[in-house]
Amino acid sequence: MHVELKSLRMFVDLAKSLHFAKTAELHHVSPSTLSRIVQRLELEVGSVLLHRDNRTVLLSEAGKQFYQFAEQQLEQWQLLQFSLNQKQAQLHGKLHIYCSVTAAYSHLPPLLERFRQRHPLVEIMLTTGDAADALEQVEKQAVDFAIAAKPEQLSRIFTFHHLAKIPLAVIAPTMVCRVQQQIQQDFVWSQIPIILPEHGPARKRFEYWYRKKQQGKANIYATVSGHEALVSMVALGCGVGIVPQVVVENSPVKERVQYLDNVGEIEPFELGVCCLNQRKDQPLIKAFFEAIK
Amino acid sequence: MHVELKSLRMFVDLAKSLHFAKTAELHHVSPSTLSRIVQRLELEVGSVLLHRDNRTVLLSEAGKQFYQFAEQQLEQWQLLQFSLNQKQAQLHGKLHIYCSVTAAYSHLPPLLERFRQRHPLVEIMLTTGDAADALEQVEKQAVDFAIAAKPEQLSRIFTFHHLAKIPLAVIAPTMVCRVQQQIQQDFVWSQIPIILPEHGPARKRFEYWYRKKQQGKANIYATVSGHEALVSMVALGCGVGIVPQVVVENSPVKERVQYLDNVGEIEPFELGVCCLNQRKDQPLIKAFFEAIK
DNA sequence: TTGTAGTGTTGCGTAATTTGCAATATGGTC
DNA sequence: GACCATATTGCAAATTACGCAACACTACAA
Repeated sequence: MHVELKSLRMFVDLAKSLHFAKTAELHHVSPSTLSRIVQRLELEVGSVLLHRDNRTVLLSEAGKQFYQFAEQQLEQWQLLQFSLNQKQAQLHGKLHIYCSVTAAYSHLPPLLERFRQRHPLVEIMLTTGDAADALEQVEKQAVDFAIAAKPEQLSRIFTFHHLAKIPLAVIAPTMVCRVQQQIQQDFVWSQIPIILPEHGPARKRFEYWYRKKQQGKANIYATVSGHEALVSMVALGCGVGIVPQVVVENSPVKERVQYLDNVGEIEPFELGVCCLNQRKDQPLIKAFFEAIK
Repeated sequence: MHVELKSLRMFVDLAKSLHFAKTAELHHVSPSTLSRIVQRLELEVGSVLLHRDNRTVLLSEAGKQFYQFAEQQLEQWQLLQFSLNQKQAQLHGKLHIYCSVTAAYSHLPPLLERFRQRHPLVEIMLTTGDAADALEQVEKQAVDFAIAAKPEQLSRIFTFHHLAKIPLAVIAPTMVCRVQQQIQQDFVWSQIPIILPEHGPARKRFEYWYRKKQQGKANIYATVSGHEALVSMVALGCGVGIVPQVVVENSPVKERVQYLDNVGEIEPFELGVCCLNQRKDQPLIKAFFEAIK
């Protein structure tokens, strides 16, 4: 949604709260962005909408009129949505989604935004957890669908919709520790402690990749459940790990790990939305796929 | 105007004409852009708005609803404009603008767009001509204001509002001719025929620039009125000329002239909007400056 | 008075988006 | 069957938006 509607929504909220920082956070943008959005609106309209003194924000006369206007426009938009979705008999109910913590940050929001706009009555339940468990959750119908990596052998019972390629990375601690020494000096793969996901596609990727190296048996220091925890263990200096880059980027300990280059190609994940084949024609699920396609 | 309003306007027109190419031209965009704008709208809305077969375009059911919606939104927007500009007592009348042919293409449209949106009742008259005559036209009140280059000595009777820096360029014919030979072989400035504007800032720039070269008397082949004509003469092989780059870029004979590099720095024009000081408080003129600032 | 916390704005480098051209696909027309 | 008209898509270039960090300013406390 690149529409100006976004600006209108933000303005309406800003006009209510009269507080840039809070409104910006509410809409997941930086204060500077909000500031510039208001500036753009004022330029469009040709009037000052908000009198802002570095300490206070106040609606101007024109701002009040614009506020009314904005609410009208938004209401009409909602009406249109409603009207167009009548065929779908105003979907409502619960939609249970499973995805990894990281995907919840990086890939889920844009998907949900459009869906929520179109079907505001649907309640969305989000369960986050280890990415490797995603398919299992779908299979036992604990959730309606999952944001998951596609395994090389995807059972026929699933439908999969591609979202993005997720590159993997090999990471090592930055702190001074034994692992650090091994990396910089000897670098014998079979001796470096390695931390792996317990199971799931990332683990499979590792096995392929390591086998290609032909360096003897791997020294697996630990296996953990969940990529996020894996990054933490690497950061603590326990060993070297293999995880999706995006997990590292969003990790709070990002500064404490480093990427290892020149370790060979690791085939990226294929991230996507996955649900049971038999359920893909259920209205809610169908609507979701419609919204994200 | 980055607003989605643009998309709505285009959709409304498209829904009327049911013809991409014509509608696109009407809005000064390429058909592909229009096509993608419709695609975006359909994605936003979640329904097909136009059934398009490579041969025919038809409004879908959802398209009809969206058409109504779009007209409502646009009407509200116009109402807002109207309401906010009431203070200005709904400006109307004529506004007479003078500018060069080139500026009419390159710099005027974005200025006029916002003004027209804000003051739809004002009739705009545009006179194009030699950029060098611009100030004169303003002074004798033949026009309300002009898009013109700022002369180094700007009389106090004018108000000037900066728009852009316009770099100048020295151009030569690409065809095989005497001038071409001179350029590639001897290159004695005093022998190369030069084509100049009759008067105006571009002429002044030339004189400064040539004097700095200290190459004796210039061989002025001809002086012409209007930069556009000058480019044509150069293209015909009459000599070498000095004109704003933007004029060359928009010239139909662009392919037949080449830029001469390494001829020294020529100070760029300062292009701007210029009107008589005494008239800058007249409502129409004031409103125009408001709209472009 | 000085320091500090909180606020909106601006400069700037980067990333995402949009655009138009050229090529493509496809259906009418002579 | 060749040719024109029409909308769409691939791709590179230009434009635009974004967030970070630095800034300017105010209020309030020490």
